[in-house]
Amino acid sequence: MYSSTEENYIKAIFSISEQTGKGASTTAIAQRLETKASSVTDMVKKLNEKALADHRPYHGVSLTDEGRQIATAIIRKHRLWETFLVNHLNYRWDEVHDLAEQLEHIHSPDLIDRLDRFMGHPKFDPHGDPIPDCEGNMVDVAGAQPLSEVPKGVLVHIVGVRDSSPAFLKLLDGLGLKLGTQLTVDRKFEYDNSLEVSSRMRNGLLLNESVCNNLTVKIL
Amino acid sequence: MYSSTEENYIKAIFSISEQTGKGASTTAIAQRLETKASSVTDMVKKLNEKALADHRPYHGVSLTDEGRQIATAIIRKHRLWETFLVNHLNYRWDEVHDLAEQLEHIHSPDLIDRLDRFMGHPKFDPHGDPIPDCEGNMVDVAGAQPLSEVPKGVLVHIVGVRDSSPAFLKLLDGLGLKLGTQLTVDRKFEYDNSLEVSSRMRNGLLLNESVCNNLTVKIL
DNA sequence: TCACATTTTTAGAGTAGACTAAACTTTTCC
DNA sequence: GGAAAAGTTTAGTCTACTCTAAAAATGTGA
Repeated sequence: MYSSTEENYIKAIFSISEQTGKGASTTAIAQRLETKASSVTDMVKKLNEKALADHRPYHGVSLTDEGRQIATAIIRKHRLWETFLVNHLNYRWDEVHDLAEQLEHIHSPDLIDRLDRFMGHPKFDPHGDPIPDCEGNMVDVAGAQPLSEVPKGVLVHIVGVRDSSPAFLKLLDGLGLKLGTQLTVDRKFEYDNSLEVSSRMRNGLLLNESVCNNLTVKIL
Repeated sequence: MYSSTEENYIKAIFSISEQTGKGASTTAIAQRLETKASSVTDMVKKLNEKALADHRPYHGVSLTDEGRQIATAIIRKHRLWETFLVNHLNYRWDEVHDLAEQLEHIHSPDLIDRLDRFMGHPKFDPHGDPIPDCEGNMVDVAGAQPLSEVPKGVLVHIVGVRDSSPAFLKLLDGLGLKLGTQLTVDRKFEYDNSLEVSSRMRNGLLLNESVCNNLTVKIL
């Protein structure tokens, strides 16, 4: 059994590694967890002793197989709880992140599998992220790419968000964008890498660079 | 916001006070929480500083109004989670206590009210205990008494259990006893205060003293 | 009332986790 | 190749909670 703190470090290492394709640096972990590098050093040493992580100083921390398994189990819990909150307790998609961060640390041999069964084994959470199955296998979101990489004129639909912060999700709500919304890129502005897109509901919607990077879409 | 540890102390003080009708002694709290008296002294001092508890040494700790309010809020959470686990995730009534002990410490302004609404505002948990409403008011279980106090020949039905331990609940399951089961006391044995009872399903069921003390019934 | 068993508190120390400040490596870049 | 910048670790301290062992206070029974 691991503490919530340990689990949060494991999760951070996992997601940073996934995003960068490299090991997670001490500083990056500190930033992610809003803590200090020296605290990270201590915890990484501990995770290393427990054979959950390997650390090559100045080259990053990476998870062992055991560590990766724990990480996907936590992600599974997080995403299933988010799904429960939105689908059954009528939360909005921008309200559930922090609550799921608490719920994902509940230790129980089978609670999460029962919740999964109760909901009919959902494959995606409310933000479009795939939910790992109980063996840790995740649906591969083949063909998904950030909106920023889509060429002009191609019809795509939104399949996920890279940023689940309330601020970003509220922005999307405000623009009438949600999972499944169909878009076409009409113009690209080199000046600031912003895009002008159109959907069925709206034309001439201007999206700035970071919004485009955080919206994952698939070509239709 | 209070820590899980603080909340557990508050809960312990509340339930000991309720059971004994007096303040909770340092030793009793230590026993309940499987900790040491010296640790209790420290925490009681802390709760006192936060105006959640009053302590008269050698006469027990009691909760302030604020403390009592926190206690009923935790009990509300515990019982609603137990109800959810049994009614929606198909747990048995003897499996849910420890899990609910974890879930009751989830901090959220409205999760529990949404759960309550989702389940249709249940009034009792799977063990027959009343669930406090969001103001902390609990249905008064008028007319309920331990089976041990019921006279011979009177028809009663089971409305609650004083002990929610898996061991006790499994015993009841084994005897075919559950909430709602109708019973009559046929004989009382002074030797060990055991009772012989009969239900529709079974005659001549011998129940020992502690079982009778832990079964709450109502006269029909 | 007074000794003693019980209850409670104090003192000192340990663990998990975090922080600051300083020291030390490594990379990078001129 | 060497200095500056960036990244990392060490050392020492802090908080919340726990413990053991010893000391102190209290209630009770003779």
